[in-house]
Amino acid sequence: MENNFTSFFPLSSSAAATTTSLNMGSYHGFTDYFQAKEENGFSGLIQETEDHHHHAVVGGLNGNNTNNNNSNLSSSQNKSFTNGSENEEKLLLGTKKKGSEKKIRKPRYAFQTRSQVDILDDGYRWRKYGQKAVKNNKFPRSYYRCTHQGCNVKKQVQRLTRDEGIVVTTYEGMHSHPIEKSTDNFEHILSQMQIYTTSF
DNA sequence: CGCTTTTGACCGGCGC
DNA sequence: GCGCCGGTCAAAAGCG
Repeated sequence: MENNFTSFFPLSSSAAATTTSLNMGSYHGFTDYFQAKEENGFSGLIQETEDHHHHAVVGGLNGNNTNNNNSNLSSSQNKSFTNGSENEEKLLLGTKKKGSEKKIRKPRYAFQTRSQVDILDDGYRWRKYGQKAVKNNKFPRSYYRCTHQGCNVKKQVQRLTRDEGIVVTTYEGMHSHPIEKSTDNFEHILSQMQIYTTSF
């Protein structure tokens, strides 16, 4: 696990993102590394809202969706995450709507990056908590969780068999605490991404 | 020593 | 109900 990502992903050094207007169109670094997938007419950013076969109010179209994220975060902070974060997850998955809460699933934001390393350093500290083999994929998928106390942001990283040079990183949730490394604020980028995805 | 990674077990949802 | 599948747990190993 070397981290020579700097050459591929100049974001983490001070050079690239100092201005951070990050308009996806005007940010050169990203547009270079994003790969357009015409599979679903989609280029780089994917939003998943886990709504299996019910009416998929993806929430991306409404613009109200940002509120959902915030409420998720605030509710997640009540739980201690070291031992028993699973209750919260089960709540979110929503077996029974016990009176007040309806089933709200955290939206996930995925993007693809051309990189030789799997771990893209976004300035947060992550602890790996699982790795699974994916069917029809020869590379495993790794599951990470933010190590900040009370922060339940997760991400998973997966390399595509199709194109070995592409790494798909999926973020779930948003950080509600400052970044711990001296990287430029990737949180800005994440929030910008969310704005973009929710407005589509 | 305290942290992270590893890795099989486990668990809930879903399709059959 | 059973088995698959995606996701998580947790004990042990690894590493600075």
